[in-house]
Amino acid sequence: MARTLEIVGEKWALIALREVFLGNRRFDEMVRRTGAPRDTLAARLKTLVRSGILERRQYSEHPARYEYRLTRAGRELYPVMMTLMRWGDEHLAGADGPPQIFEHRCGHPLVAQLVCEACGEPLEARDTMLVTAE
Amino acid sequence: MARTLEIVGEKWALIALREVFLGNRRFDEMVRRTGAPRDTLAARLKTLVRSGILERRQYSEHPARYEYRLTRAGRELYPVMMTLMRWGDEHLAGADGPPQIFEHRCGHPLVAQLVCEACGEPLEARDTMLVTAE
DNA sequence: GACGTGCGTCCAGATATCGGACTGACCAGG
DNA sequence: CCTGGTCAGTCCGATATCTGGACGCACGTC
Repeated sequence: MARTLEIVGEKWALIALREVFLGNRRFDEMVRRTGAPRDTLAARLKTLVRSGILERRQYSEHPARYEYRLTRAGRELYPVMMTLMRWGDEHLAGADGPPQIFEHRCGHPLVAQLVCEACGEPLEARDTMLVTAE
Repeated sequence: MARTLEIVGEKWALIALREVFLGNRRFDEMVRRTGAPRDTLAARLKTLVRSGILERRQYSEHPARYEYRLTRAGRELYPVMMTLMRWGDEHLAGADGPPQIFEHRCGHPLVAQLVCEACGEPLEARDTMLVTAE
């Protein structure tokens, strides 16, 4: 967990990633939508690329333009963002409800739930035990 | 999500929280196990308390000693940490596997999975759509 | 030629983090 | 009574990081 946070825990890293998930793959677009300093965002994107979470891909030859795309490792951060979002929706949402609502393919408003992959039951801290510690 | 990260996204915040989940509720204990600067940890714990994620509770009158306990909001951050942990286990684990292994009540090693609460299907980015944006 | 866009870099100042030393209250042993 | 240890922090000066704003440069368009 500590190692994960080293990559993804810096300010703006997950916010930039959220933009990529929402389909905003271009630098200026992200700057506009997030309000992050261009400098910081550029640095963040670089570490995300170096860590194999994003790829920087040229989508136009002349002029040279780049976009950022998720790798498989990047796509697998989706659950992290969803659980963060859900927590925020439940504990920080203002009077007018959560700012974004998603819908799942099944037709229902999306509420993400964490379960045990083996038995399918909802996961809670008190049902788990540490088996090994290094 | 941005608001959630403002509270929980600072360095050491989630690491401190992990310690509380593991049962290390005391200041010195956390310092020892995490290696965080005492200064920073003290500041982080303060914001976590102010945000209603932890409570500072006196467990000894004389000498005055305090411990940090999770509130309900704090306990509900469990899924966030589990998804972070799972990502790290999959993408960053060294040759000797993940550093910590948990077991679920059902007897299986714990692997956390995110599903749609409505239909129970595993959740992936491509199956979800944004309905409203503020 | 003037203007706009896309994708950055550079800089100086503010802010945060770092490790280590220190405080202050208490307890236990000799 | 004196020394040593635990606990929960605070204080400090040296780095590291983040910030907003200005700038660069290669195009494309009017």
